[in-house]
Amino acid sequence: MHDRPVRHPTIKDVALVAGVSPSTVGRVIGGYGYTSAESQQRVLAAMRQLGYEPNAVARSLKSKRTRTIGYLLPRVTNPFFAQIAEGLQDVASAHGYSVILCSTDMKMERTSEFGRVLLEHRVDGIVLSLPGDDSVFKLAASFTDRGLPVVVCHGSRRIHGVDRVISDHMHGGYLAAKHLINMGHERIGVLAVKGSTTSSLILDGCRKALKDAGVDFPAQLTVEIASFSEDAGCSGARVLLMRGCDPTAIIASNDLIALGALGVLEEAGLNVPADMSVIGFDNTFAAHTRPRLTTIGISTYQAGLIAAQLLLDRIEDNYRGEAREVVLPVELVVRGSVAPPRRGS
Amino acid sequence: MHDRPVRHPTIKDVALVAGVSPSTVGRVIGGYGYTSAESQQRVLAAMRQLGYEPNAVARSLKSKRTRTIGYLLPRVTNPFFAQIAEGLQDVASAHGYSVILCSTDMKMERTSEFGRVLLEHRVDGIVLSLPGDDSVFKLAASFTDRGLPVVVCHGSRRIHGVDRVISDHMHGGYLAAKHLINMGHERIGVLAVKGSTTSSLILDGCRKALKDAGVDFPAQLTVEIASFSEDAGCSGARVLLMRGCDPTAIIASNDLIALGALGVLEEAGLNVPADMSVIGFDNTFAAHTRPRLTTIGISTYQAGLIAAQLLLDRIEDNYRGEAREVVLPVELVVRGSVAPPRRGS
DNA sequence: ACGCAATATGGTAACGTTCCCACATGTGCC
DNA sequence: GGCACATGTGGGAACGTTACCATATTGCGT
Repeated sequence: MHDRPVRHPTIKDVALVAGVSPSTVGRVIGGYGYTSAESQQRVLAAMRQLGYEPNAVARSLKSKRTRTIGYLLPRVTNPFFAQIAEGLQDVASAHGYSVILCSTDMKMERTSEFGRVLLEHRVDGIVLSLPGDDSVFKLAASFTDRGLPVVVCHGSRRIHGVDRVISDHMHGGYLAAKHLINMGHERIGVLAVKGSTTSSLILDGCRKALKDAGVDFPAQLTVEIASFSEDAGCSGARVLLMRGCDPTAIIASNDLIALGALGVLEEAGLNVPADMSVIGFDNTFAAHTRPRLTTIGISTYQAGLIAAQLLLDRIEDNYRGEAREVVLPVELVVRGSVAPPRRGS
Repeated sequence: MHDRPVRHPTIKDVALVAGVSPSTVGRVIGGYGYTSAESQQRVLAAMRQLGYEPNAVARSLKSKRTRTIGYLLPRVTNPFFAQIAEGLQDVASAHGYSVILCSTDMKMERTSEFGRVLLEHRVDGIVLSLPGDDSVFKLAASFTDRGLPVVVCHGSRRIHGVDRVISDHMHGGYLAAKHLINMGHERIGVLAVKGSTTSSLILDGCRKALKDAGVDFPAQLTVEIASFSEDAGCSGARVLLMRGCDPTAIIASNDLIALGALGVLEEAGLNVPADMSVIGFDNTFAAHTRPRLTTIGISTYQAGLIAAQLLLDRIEDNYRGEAREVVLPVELVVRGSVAPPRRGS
């Protein structure tokens, strides 16, 4: 049981068993140069016999490529990011790359610490899903300065020279508002996260839809909340209800916020959707609430796939051009949280 | 912009700038041996000036330790495992270790492929959260054979010589059943996943509670379902309703299953909890459903922390004894999905 | 017979680090 | 003065791999 000192067989061990030189073994493994069928067989047999596993560390040292990418994200427990991670990882492992997970918990010192570690590990590239404050720009710069490819996936705003995958949040906002307008709503409250680019895009979309329909959109109907959390959704909904602007529908900046709003509405004795319609955003929790949330579907998994693809393009040097920007379409997912407003309300 | 060929400064570069030998730089960085205050200052200054980042790859090659651990799990998008991952990663990074994420999607060939990759990367240890069929035993053996410490966290049954962190599922089952009995229920349906150790422990717990209370528990009340998914929960609930054993409450093997059941009950025109009480398991989605699910809380994050701790103990050779088993307590989380049964039903 | 490919092999220098060893110095003590 | 011992320094081998180079040994055309 206490069998710690197990040495991994090396290329030399294989060579010894096969009765050839390490160079020959290297050639068989690397598949370059000339090797006789005879030697090849003996090397392969020796590898099997010893259970040889090539040492990726030594390999990386020599080749200067680790076949490893880092993923920096706020929290894995948020399904939005977990889905991106899943997409990333699927493409990465299909190309023989591994993913190092860095769940920063939004703490700046942890984030830069992770940055340092990834740099020391000499990852071949980095995907960022972090909200875009100044510190992220500095972080990204610390990577690009060293020639490391970086792709931003659903975080931050544009970073100079960095590829980016986002969703068409503005159109999402438009679709949500349009849907409500079509149902007959005219006073639509929006729960927007303060300082979030995403939220302001959603707002822009809503505004456009309302303007197109000739519906008024007083400032009172927008509530700024602190974060993309259920708690923030609760307080936001409470504020909205108390303002007396009497909305008949609410658009939340993500499903978690909508979830908080649903709770508050329930407490207030309001039935969803009869008394109040609610639309979520991102389709993470929407299918699990009661009533099920009508929401805007974001292709997070897809975004992860594409982000990985862009990154690998850069890493394997298949693309060296200007920064690219991929904008993914969003869709309205109709469930049970929207109905026409009560007449006479 | 096309500035790919950026060479990382090495210890030699630092030595050159500081005007000392590479050995001296090594001593300053490694903090061993003797170095004059003078040299130390110059080396530190040179490091800062060049933006030196030690090369973890070269370090690993020499030291034979990568400060990296692998985490094999079914899916990151399942919050149950994402929470474990979060715990793992928190402890790991606090100790200077990185986590390589391996979301296997339950596919066997991917799993063994990941195993190979982790072995090649020479990770220092591995945490497994995979269901316990034979292939997992072989996988675990492929690690332990090479002297790699392995910890199982909420997956599989006992593996010889491998540490393990689990929760007291049996007691969870007991608590759930007991709670329902106290509310006056006598016919309690259970949705159990076929072939799952977890589910059979939950069943054992239920049986014990029912026996203690002198309540009958006919086989009809147990429905075997295919997986821990919402879909499986739906079909299971349907089967239970059609059997005519007229349960007044349902215990599901996890929250997702309960979610499926809630949907079916709603369709069937049954009100939860008035017509049927429901108890979930694992507290992942419970707070987000309407009605909110009463469930059994599992300390997943905590489990991740402990698993990492056990693994690091082994890796850093602070523990070399017999396999340990940590059983975490569970708790009943009371929300709104349980009520006394209708009288006369 | 000769040259000149093509084929097959081994030697060896890197990659960037760690750490042991040898060699300076200096200091205190008999 | 000689010796032990602490202090400071540089040299160099190793970690396991890759890939270039030099050296066989063939076959084949002239």
